[in-house]
Amino acid sequence: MEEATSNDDSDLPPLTHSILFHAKTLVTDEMDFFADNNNKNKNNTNVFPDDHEMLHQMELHVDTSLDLLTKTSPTNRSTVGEGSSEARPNERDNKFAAMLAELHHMNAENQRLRDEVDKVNDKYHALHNQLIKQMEKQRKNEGKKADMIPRPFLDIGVAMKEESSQQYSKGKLQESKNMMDLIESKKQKIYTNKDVTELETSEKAIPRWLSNEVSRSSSFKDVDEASETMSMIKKARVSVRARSVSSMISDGCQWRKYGQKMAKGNPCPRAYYRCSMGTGCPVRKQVQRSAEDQSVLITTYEGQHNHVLPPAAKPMASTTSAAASMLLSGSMPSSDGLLHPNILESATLPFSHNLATLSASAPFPTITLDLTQTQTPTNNINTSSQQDLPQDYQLSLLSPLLAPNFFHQSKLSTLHASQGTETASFADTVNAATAAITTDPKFSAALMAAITSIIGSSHPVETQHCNNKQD
DNA sequence: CGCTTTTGACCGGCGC
DNA sequence: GCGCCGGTCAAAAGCG
Repeated sequence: MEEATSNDDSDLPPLTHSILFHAKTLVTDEMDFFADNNNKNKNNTNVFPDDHEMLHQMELHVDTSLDLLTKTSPTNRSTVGEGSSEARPNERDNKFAAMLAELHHMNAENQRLRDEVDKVNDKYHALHNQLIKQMEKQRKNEGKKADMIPRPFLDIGVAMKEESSQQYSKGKLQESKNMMDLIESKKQKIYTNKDVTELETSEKAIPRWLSNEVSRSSSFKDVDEASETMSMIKKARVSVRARSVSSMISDGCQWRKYGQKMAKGNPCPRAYYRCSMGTGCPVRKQVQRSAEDQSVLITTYEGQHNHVLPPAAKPMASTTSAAASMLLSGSMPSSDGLLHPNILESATLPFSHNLATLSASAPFPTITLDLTQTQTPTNNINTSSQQDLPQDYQLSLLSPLLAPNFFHQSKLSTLHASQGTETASFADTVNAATAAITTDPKFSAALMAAITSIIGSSHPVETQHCNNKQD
């Protein structure tokens, strides 16, 4: 038992680091790869300024080795001659011919690769143009429906007033565009062998939860009310599954119950709460026990607090906010109008192989953080079952879920410096990390790169990725 | 008295 | 068009 736990534990940190490494390699490789001619990256020796030069340098490299082989290299001589001071002329000729043949083979291979790169590039540009057009359309729609704000990527956040929402959506548009570029480049790798039109069709698909917003809003008479309600509707949901005997997990916030309903297919009622810490705080949450396992409490958060949070409430709020932001930033509509089911591959998450799942169910995009499967680290020597784990401990596992990969990023350092909190609490650290994630498009891009990197290499989609399929 | 909880009514979306 | 369902409202009740 202990051995198994220690094995699991030892596996965890490398997994986390591998994600980071993955993200970095992907970002540099992909960006440089497609930036090619315009961006001459001198630091990356793997990238050549252009294709011809690449070929030229390749030949030069081979020629040099040939030169060394036949003339001056003592090491090579020892390997070739195997003790003899000079190789026979015909032997050298054969070697030379073999290497020449190899050179030609490499050139041919290089040519083939270049052709593939060109093809991929063409498809990339075609898709990119398509994307730009789509975004332009959406922007025009924004102008027509000033209060509806159908953003390409929706962001959770404080319910925004009308005057700031347009400016906000412009900034988000550009940010989303950058991330879309990243995603596009990754999708190219996936769909290289597929018909482009198939992909185009999928790009046009609008998520149900997005289209619902537009249709719902048409019935509102009051503009402000519609705007506010729309922003409420648009919010992503973050669902937290945790084992708890109490009726509610303690997340540090104050909640006021405003409703309770019996949900279909579940003997346990669903309770509706709204945050009562701040006046007009838009955050709501639903609490319901799992129908399958009633010891599991499912808490679904929606929205972002518009007030200062107590330290105890920060980790949960930050984590759910970051998770939702991550979800929305990466919500790529697929051909069926649903979120890409494996955009969040379970292997990316450090604590469990199925810790986070995406719900592809409409109308709301939902990310589920499952703490019921969480494995216990060895330093927490506890023979009790997970059911007995303190809630605080379970919740504390949420924060490292999203934060640790960004601890060393410069943005975070800046935040720390500006706050002058060398001895910042764990909650503050997580909060800062989350803020960095959600506010800095580079972080978002890096995160998206890490996520999308999995798309290309992931296993077949597991049904568990959609939490609703469990029901 | 003020705040929270309870609970039936109401509303809008969706599927048939 | 109708019924079902999820979500919200608001009046009444409960509580400190």
